[in-house]
Amino acid sequence: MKTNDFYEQVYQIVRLIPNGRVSTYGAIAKALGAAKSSRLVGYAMIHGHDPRLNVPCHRVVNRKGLLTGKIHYNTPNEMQRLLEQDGIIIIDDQVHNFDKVFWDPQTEL
DNA sequence: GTGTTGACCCCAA
DNA sequence: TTTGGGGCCAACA
Repeated sequence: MKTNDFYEQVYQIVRLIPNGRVSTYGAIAKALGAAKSSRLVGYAMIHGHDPRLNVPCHRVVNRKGLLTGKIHYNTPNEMQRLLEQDGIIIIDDQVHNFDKVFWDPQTEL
């Protein structure tokens, strides 16, 4: 009952991401005290990509603000569209003004 | 039970 | 500056 808890923590933080903001896998992993397990966060997204979980995975990007996970969506344009719908500008598959829209769970939480 | 893959991150040459 | 390699942990074949 530990790994499941880790995923729950990830979902919890992702759900807390404010509108118009994005976060990173590394930041979330670090906030959970597992800075070296940043890949698990991404994995948690795949496993947690469920409607009832209500996890806005599109608001989570990699350290460079690149939409690495868009390929896992039904359509590659889905993720970008959702982000732009939140007021986030996407240029060349990466977040524009990334440092401005970046939401650090460790700082803001 | 072993080997490969992956929505990652960091450091060195 | 770009490129390459190591580490981390979990799921899959």
